[in-house]
Amino acid sequence: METTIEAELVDPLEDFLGYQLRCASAAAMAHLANALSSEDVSPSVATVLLMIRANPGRTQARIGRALSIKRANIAPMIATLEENGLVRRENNDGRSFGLVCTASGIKTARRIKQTMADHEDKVFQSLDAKTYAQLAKVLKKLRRRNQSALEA
Amino acid sequence: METTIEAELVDPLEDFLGYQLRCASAAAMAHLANALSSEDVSPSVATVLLMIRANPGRTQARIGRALSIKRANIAPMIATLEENGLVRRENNDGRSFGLVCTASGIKTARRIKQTMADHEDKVFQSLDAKTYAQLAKVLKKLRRRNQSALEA
DNA sequence: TATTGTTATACTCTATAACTATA
DNA sequence: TATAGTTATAGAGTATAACAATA
Repeated sequence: METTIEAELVDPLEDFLGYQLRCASAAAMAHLANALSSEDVSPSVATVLLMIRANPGRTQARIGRALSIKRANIAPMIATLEENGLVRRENNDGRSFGLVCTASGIKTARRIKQTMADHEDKVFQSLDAKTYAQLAKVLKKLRRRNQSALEA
Repeated sequence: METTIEAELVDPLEDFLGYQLRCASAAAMAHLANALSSEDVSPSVATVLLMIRANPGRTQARIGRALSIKRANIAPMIATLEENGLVRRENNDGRSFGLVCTASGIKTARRIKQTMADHEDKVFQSLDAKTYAQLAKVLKKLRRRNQSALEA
């Protein structure tokens, strides 16, 4: 089929950095979701698993706060990770559990981390080292300064 | 109440630029959604309205393609904009309509654009002019290079 | 009183499939 | 055949409210 190039529309959002940030993030997330589909986890659940792996013994509420995921929303994620045999709940204090990865969860977390690293290489390969470092710095600063909007 | 500072967890995602991008975007979006709540439009519907304002007479499919919103998803947005008296459909070619803003839609679009500009000022005020310009450039590049992940 | 985990519920955004009408 | 609009439906992700059990 012949691809007809459409005339560009006027883009009134072009100069809004927030819109560019949203589009760049959406494109990167779509790429990552695709890369993770072989592990049958969503990007969010993947980050939860990596967080548990790096911080064994923490409660799901604590993990959720570190990722800005509310208690009510992280509950079904943990349940899924447990059902899939990736995470185990250890008794903690009667109202909460300490979360740890199972042997299978450890392997999966390692593969996921590698998948994410490969994904990063592809998505950001067009940036030179200096630009990459500066982008990392700016994004962390923006996140820190505006994270309050994500909290109650 | 005394605020207890929690010990920081190990963050295995810290060096993933894609994660930082997602967090920075989420924080900015939450801030924008809050700023737009007085206009009773979501960020997505707001961008659709601004796009129609800047490109009168285009079809909703055309507007949707420019914003990476699928036909099936933009249909109810346009219906809402029409019900709220912000957008009018003009006969085009029998299977499609040319979309234009009503007088009320034009005023609303103007207010929304101002709200977005104010929002940007707050969210990005910590960046100096040079950093701001470089971030804009990098985000556009990333969007362009990775947009294919958003298309079928 | 505050915190943890849980369920119910709703809203936004996105995705596919299927249908009608028109080009 | 391809495109436009629509509807139905499903899945993430996120939000609040409420509840029981525990600290």
